Amino acid sequence: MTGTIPSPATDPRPQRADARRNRERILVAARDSFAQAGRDVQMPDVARAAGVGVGTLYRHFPAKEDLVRALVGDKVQAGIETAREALTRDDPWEAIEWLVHQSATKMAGSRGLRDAMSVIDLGDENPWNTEEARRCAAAVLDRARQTSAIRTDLTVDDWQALMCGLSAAIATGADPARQAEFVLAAVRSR
Amino acid sequence: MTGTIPSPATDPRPQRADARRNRERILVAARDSFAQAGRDVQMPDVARAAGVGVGTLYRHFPAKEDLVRALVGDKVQAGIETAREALTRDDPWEAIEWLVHQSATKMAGSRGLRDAMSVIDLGDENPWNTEEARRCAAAVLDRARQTSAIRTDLTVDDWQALMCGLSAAIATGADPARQAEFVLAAVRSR
Amino acid sequence: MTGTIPSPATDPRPQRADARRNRERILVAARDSFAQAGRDVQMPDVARAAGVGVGTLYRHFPAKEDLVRALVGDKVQAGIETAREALTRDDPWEAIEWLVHQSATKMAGSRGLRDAMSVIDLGDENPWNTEEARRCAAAVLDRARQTSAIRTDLTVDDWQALMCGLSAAIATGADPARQAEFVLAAVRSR
Amino acid sequence: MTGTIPSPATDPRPQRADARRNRERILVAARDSFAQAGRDVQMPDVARAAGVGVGTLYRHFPAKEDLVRALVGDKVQAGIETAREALTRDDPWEAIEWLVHQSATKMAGSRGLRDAMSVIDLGDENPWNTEEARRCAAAVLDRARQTSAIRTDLTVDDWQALMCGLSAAIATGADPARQAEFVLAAVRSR
DNA sequence: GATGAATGAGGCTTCATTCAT
DNA sequence: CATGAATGAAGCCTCATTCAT
Repeated sequence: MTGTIPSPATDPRPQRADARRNRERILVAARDSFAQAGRDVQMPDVARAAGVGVGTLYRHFPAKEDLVRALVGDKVQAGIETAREALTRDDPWEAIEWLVHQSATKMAGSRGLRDAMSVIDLGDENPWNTEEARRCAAAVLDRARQTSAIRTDLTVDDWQALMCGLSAAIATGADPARQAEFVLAAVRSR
Repeated sequence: MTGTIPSPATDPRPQRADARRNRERILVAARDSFAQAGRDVQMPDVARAAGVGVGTLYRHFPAKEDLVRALVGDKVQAGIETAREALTRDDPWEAIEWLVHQSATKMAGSRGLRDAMSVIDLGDENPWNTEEARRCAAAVLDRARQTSAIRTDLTVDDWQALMCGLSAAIATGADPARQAEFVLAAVRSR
Repeated sequence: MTGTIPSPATDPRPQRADARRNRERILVAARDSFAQAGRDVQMPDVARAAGVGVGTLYRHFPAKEDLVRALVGDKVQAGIETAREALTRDDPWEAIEWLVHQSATKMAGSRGLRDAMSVIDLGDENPWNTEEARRCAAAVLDRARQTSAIRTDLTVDDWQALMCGLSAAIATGADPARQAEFVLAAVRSR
Repeated sequence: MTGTIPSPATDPRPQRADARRNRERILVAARDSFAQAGRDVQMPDVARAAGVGVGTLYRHFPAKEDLVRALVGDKVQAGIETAREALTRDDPWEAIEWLVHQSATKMAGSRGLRDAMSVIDLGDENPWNTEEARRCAAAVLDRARQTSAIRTDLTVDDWQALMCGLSAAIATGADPARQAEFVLAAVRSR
């Protein structure tokens, strides 16, 4: 338990400090670029925004798709962590409420990422379908189901579709909080 | 020959019969192409699918954006007609139910159109925001609101965001009927 | 027998006159470019030299490799025709002499093509190994072998290797005629 | 420490032992890399194959061309030594025979070097045209010419072109010994 | 009007070389 | 000195659109 090192299996050894920093700058810049310009950002632009040369960008992400995947991966990771935090709430329904509102808030303002996600033809490898992501969502839902706070027939698949819909709705400019309410109304036991 | 065409200014279809047919074939082909390949269909491919030359395609739609707009316009028109048909139902809530299910059904299987819509940067000119489209939606909602079948604070904007979310949810592969149910649960008076 | 149409099987129908002319101009330009600059000619340069846009170049030859292949193909074809012409000579040895000298002459001045040939990794698909090319070479050799004008153990493979060597020797700047003499000396019956 | 190095100006190898070893490893790796991948090996690949960083590679050979030149230089040197060894034979013709066969054998299996040589645009500075290389070749030829073992008009230039052709012929996959025979037949007095 | 060949700006990516660690 | 991360000019190719046939 030396800490919460992200992916100890992926990183064979902490690379040089500047390389690490560059990777981070690229991800940040990419996130912003996608948010602003949608799916059609150009790699040179991302590089420029990150303040690195294209070569560096390509050293870290050999293809545009890899960059998008990393971005999405981060997002999924964030989602997982949000779900985990929701689990710390005592009241199962409050956990759901908090999770949906929290998610909605995060979705607002990143119009680009949903676009980005369709760059890599998900479906064959939907990043949200990670075992881990599903497990976390299931945990949150299970608790709420046991107290009959939510519809007893609500599946993880339903949940993921709803989240996806929420994201789309917010992307149109709708108020996140209000859309979150709709989702909550949809899942609550009638 | 100019004489036989009936009032060219009044009549909205002054085109020759084959031109008209070509336009139709292009639209059908474009719909299919977008549905299959998403936003990245290429104009030459659409032309090939329609069985016409690119030149012809460009004669009817001077730019890719125009083609997309036409496609979306058709979709909107269909939506309007669906809403009008919903109004013929006696029961206001049944009208809503029918409308949502009908819409969900139509949304399934056209993965590409939502993609296509982001080609033209909507937001500055969201095609669903037509006066007519909003009017029809409002009519359906108003009736239901008056009988307290739906939340009294539900606006047309809410409705449009929900429809957009529904579309996205279905695009992920979720069951249209089930997703429709969620939407209905979200709007119903609690 | 409506004429000597090159490859009636490949061309489904005589394309537009200008397209045909462009294809020809591209091949000529490419030949020159390769001859001058060796293997590293750039596609844009070839296009410029041909007086067409890159797009046109790529319409005719979808990849650089295809262009090279076409060039080599032409060369092989020319070789075949030279061999056929050699066969019209009465004296078998004279045919050999003429063929070698003729080949040497043609090899001089196209330094680039041999380079070009290594662009496409021949070996897996050596263009000179066409059935037709081998058959023609065999015909010339057979006749000479029967009159004992050449070594009786000389194979088509030997011949091709010798031609390849001849080409390389000439590429260094050596006198074609003189190098041709060496080849003739090598194959002549001792 | 600067003091212990023995006369840095006089001694042609003032490098540290490990630097020397690195240089050797690079050359070996480069030879292999070129042999395998032809002219398009990449410097990073050579470095990796040599087990050193690119930086080290560039310290020893400031440019790719320099590396190639060194490779060719080695080859030339080997050629010179082979020629010298040939001179130790008593019989002039046997010397020629041995030299050609020996050369052919060495040529086989290094497909890449000839490719490599075209990286540096030889012609302006053909490495085989070293005074020393020519002198050695001349010595071998002269002896044979005096005993009329070879054509009396055979020049060093002829010889070099023939060697180059031999190399190319062998590069096609032809049997070295057989191709050597052809060369010998070509130069022998008729 | 229909056709599809031509166009070329612009995208993604590579790789020889430099330079901070 | 070794290392390998960073650099960016330059290459190949795509595709929306134009225009000669």
